[in-house]
Amino acid sequence: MDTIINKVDTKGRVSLPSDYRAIVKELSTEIVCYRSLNSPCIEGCAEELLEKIASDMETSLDFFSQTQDELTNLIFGDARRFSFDSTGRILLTEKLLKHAQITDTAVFVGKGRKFQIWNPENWEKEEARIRAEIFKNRPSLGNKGGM
Amino acid sequence: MDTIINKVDTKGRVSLPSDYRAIVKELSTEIVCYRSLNSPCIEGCAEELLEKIASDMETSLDFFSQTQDELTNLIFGDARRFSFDSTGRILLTEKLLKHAQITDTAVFVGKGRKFQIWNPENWEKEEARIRAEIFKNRPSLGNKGGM
DNA sequence: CTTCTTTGCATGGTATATCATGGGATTTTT
DNA sequence: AAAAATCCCATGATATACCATGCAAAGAAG
Repeated sequence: MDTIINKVDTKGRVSLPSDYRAIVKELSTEIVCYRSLNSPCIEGCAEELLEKIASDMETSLDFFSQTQDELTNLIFGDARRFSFDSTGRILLTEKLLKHAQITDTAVFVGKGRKFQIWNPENWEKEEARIRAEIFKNRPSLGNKGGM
Repeated sequence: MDTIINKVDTKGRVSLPSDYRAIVKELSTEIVCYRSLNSPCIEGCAEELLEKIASDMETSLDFFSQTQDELTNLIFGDARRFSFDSTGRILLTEKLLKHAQITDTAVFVGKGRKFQIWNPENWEKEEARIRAEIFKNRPSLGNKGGM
């Protein structure tokens, strides 16, 4: 999956790139979106993945931990299903758009089994940051990468 | 899933968000509500889940704890059925509203198989607190969660 | 290799259905 | 009889489904 730029109209509607749609569509016509915990962006995935993530997090914590209970609040409280219509669009909420500082343009970034939606400028910076990070760690990669 | 803000009218009536209703409606037109033991909020779920939640709670406590019985008694003693009408509203009691400090606005917070109802200001603080907490403990979470 | 055609996708606009909410009216309880 | 709870209808707002246009990439024909 590569990076795709789509417009967000005045109502907050945005087309889910067809490649992204195709992957989800095998399962359903719905995706789940939530505010990223790490970055000013929206994250999206299939519902099954969210539940897996939730249970993974649970098992990675002390079973008796109160944090577990709080996590379910945070995850399920923030996440929402978004069904896309026949033309493949979803209607994003104010909360999500605000968190990602998105107004009229959105950048879709594939992340394996999930994806992120960014404000274009923010993504540009983030990408540069990631590249710099990789370059810094490059010596430790040796020539295994072959690049 | 999701967080939804609804009004509580002068009679104490409040609309159960339609998404929540849809899930319950497959089984019945009733939900069960009780005062949360951990937070100043109301908890709600489908009736079938109440017993399971109670037993979950038991296993999350010291098996030989004396308080175990007391806690389940507390929940079962407090819990009550609330049927929603054709427009999807329930009438909350003074006891519940007071416990959650709710007057004219209620915030529904999804929690997977159950949900919570909060006073808006309280939830705002609670959410901020949880996010800070999670962020602080983040390194220990590793990337198992992937969020 | 160039040009024309076709197909799929993003995007704008509009209509329809759904939902939250206010206000009675009717019933039940004490 | 008074108060509280339940039911029902009306309305405005909003989300969702649907239709239509335009663009751009891919493929076929000359």
